[in-house]
Amino acid sequence: MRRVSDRIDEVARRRFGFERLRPGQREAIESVLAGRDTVAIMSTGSGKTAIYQIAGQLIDGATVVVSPLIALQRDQVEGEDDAALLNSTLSGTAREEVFEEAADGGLEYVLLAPEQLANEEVLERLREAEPSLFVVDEAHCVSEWGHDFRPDYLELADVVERLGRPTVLALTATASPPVRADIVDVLRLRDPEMVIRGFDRPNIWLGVEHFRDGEHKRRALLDAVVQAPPPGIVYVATKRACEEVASQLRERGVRADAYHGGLGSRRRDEVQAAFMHDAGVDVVVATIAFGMGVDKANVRWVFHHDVSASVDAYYQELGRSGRDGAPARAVLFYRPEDLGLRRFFAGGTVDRAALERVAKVLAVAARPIDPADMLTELDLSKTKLATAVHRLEEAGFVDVQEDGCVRAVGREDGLDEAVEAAAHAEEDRHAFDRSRVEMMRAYAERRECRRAFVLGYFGEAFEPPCGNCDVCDAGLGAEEEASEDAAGFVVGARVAHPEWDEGTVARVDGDQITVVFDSVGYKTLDAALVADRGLLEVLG
DNA sequence: CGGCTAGCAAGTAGTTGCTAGCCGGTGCACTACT
Repeated sequence: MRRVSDRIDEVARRRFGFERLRPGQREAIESVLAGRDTVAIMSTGSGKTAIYQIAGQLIDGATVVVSPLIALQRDQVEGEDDAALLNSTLSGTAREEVFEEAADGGLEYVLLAPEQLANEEVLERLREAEPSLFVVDEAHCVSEWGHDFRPDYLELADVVERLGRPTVLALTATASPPVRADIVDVLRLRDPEMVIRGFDRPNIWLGVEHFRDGEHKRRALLDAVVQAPPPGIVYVATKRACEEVASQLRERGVRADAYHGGLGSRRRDEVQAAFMHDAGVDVVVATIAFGMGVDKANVRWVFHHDVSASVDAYYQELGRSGRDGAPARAVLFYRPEDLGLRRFFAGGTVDRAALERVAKVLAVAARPIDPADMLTELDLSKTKLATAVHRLEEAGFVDVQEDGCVRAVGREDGLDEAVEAAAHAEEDRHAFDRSRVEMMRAYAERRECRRAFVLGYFGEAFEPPCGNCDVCDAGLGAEEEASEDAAGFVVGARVAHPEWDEGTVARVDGDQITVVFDSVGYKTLDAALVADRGLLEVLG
């Protein structure tokens, strides 16, 4: 029997044409081949897809790949004859073909969105193919979208069980420590191997411009775009601003186009293709709808007209520049008021009253109910209902059966308590999201090396100055020389606070300590106060 | 949370200012119609 490592090399070369594997790839593949759940966090362009492609070839049984966008899936199966998609655009016969081929072993990879796995038939038929590897691509979506926007992500752990518990591989380019923990938690990974490659993108210059007035900011951004070498991306918070900025840029002679979720899919594809191939669109003005699967080497800059919802999102967005390694610029056009919209979005969708209505309907019915049958009665969107059900399930009040029907299992006199617990969990979630917005504020407002801040946020040590950000340019990057006595707190240490309970130290910089609390999220504390009042207890 | 808009008052001409109310981002699947 040849060494595993040789077999990996051979498949990589023969089947996929890779002369050599990049750092992290081999580690992740070997971990998967050893049957271990694996989380690989590696920047885009470092070959995450190759990890499951190669591992899939080397273990018997099909590989199920969950990815968030149908458009992304199309790109990935193009030209592969042992890979197929499964989605709502397929006809009945086409679906049948996929199932049969998968069961015969004629299909190695089946790509689908998490919503497909809520379908009983899909699950049953996939189980017949005895999948050996379950891949969650863009795994940060589990955490970013699962909790409200696309609740089917939260059901993936159950799906894995029902598929016979194949090895799980989660892949993503960005995940700060709390997001990592959430991925492991939601997917219920067992003692996972964490393969984490560096986050630093040293060729991207980082900067923030501050404004008080909205119009002033808009003009400055337009001027900056006109002067910047194309191609580039402008991120905005709303569809309206998206259209406005795109048209203002066109008036100034820039070949710019808008991209947002409100446009038809054909229009979106056109804009993206024209940008990708340098064919008529130099600047894309976009909402967060734009980005996943955009791997264009020569993007020279990413400007943010509005702040992102988190440092995670911001870094992922700006990371779409400079993929070729040549100098690139990421500038945030910042106004404190713009945080308001992000706070609003972090505000949550399912309130206590909705949770209570759902719980009551289920308790009164006292039998399993198909969620679809409750929709009209409850006056909730499908997504909100699914989120409410999930929260109540976590609170132990309802049980979701294998066929998707839901029933109350908690005792009726425990209803109030369950609703209370569910509402509390929901509120914690939003407190966490708001704390992530606050970290975005900290990025914009602190006068310390931007790179040191970002890398620290992702849990990576970095000694400022970086020499490639606005703060370092101003000669201030190295100023925050760690004054050693931050009370001896170490990044990664578990601590307890009288009000916010337990958390993990995320950053220590001289006079400030940032802790990610398990329930309420990021909080920045004054080191002197912490020391004086003994606010943080270090846990064993 | 903050920005925009519609509607209204004020008071003699076209405009200004105030306030209450509404809206804001991501995608899947599914259905009905062309």
